[in-house]
Amino acid sequence: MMLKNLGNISPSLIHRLPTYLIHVQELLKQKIEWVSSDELAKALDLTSSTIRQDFSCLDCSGISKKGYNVQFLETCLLKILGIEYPINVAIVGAGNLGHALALHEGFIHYQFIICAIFDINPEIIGKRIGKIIIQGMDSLKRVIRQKKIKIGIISVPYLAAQDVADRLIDAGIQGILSFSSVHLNTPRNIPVVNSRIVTNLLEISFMIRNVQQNTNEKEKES
Amino acid sequence: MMLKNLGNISPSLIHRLPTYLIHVQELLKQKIEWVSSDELAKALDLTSSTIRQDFSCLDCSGISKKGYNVQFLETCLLKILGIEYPINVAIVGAGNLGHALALHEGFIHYQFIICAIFDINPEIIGKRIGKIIIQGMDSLKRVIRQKKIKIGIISVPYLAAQDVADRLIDAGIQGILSFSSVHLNTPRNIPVVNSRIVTNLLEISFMIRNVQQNTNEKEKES
DNA sequence: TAGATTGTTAATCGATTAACAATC
DNA sequence: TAGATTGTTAATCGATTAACAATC
Repeated sequence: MMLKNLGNISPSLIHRLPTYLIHVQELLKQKIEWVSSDELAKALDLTSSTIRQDFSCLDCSGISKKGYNVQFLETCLLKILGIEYPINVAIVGAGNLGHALALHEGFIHYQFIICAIFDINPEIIGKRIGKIIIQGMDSLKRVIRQKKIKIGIISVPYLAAQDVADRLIDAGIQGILSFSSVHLNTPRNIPVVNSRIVTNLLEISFMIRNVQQNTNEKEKES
Repeated sequence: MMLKNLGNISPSLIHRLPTYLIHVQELLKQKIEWVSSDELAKALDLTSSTIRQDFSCLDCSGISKKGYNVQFLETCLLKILGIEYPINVAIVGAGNLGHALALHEGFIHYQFIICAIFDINPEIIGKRIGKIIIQGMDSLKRVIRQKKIKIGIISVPYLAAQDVADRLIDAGIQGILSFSSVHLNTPRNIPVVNSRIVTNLLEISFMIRNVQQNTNEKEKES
């Protein structure tokens, strides 16, 4: 299977890809072989049009009257997401969150191998989290190169986040997942995704109000 | 300060609000009094046009030649985000992640008070995480009502996520932050934000490839 | 005053939805 | 065959950017 030019894939579609994969894998578990764009749309709060556009763009074709083959969709999505083979990941910051992430079981299922964890605190360097030993920041560059680590997860206090990002990039990391609230400045060729825990709560706080207001307005209208 | 009709605020702006707040608070710490749309744009990888449009929409006006008053921006943003007063939050799922979230120090700064944590596992019910005692799921409805908890954080295994969401909504929760990868089906008036840890990694995996391909293409062009 | 920066309108860009012919 | 569902084109919708007059 040749990949189409990925330049065609829009940011919003990229954002939907993991959602598709996770749902499709759930269907596989349930031994469902075929799924229509309409069924997918209902399950994922999308329109069937969007789903057909997306799959067309990904070159995952379906069959009239039957829908899309679930197994084929998974194969497609795994390939497009680039997780046919394991990807090595490092965590920087072994506080509560870093600790929890190192033990998180959800990663391995998607071929993300947490194979190093770093911290600046000498008191915890050398200690174990699961099977991994916490290492000092001075080992960062060497270990990342040695183990061919591609993705760095940043779970340090926000004041240190930019510095850690710079060091990860210097060490040759290819992408960053940041749990810090601050905006990280990185070269254009290093994708950064922010896992916005606190900011997500702020969004909900806003939406709670907004939804209520909208609901009130609708009540007034009717 | 009256709030404009919030219906005008687009989803993309909602998404930027927390970013603005966090950056503005950093400027305040640095005792910076005025900031221009151009400076903000450079710091946050946006265009000055977007920033002026956003602030205009929020009714946060600036002054020609000076820019925007940082203190006023913070006041505006706090009000719009609805965090002038503390908001009570409950966590469901006291595994690694739930545990880390309960101890996370970033929440309190934005007035999110973690005031309950629930789990289904009888072995850990009654144990402490920081100042909070893990409670059983049968206490969920009562405690949420008693403590006027508005936001529920879901950090349970994905198979249980939808059920927990239903129970939280039944208990009267107003918004949900989910750490599960599955898409949650909820009534329209209950906002759900997904903190997509695993899915974020999947996105990075995709982008690493895509960025490389784009870079290659650009090299070919030049 | 001259120049910088806002606020706002209009233009562009991109994503979603609608519609329907093609197909199984 | 008849009917359901895809694949694709065109229309709509919304968000971002450009441009510039107003203003301090």
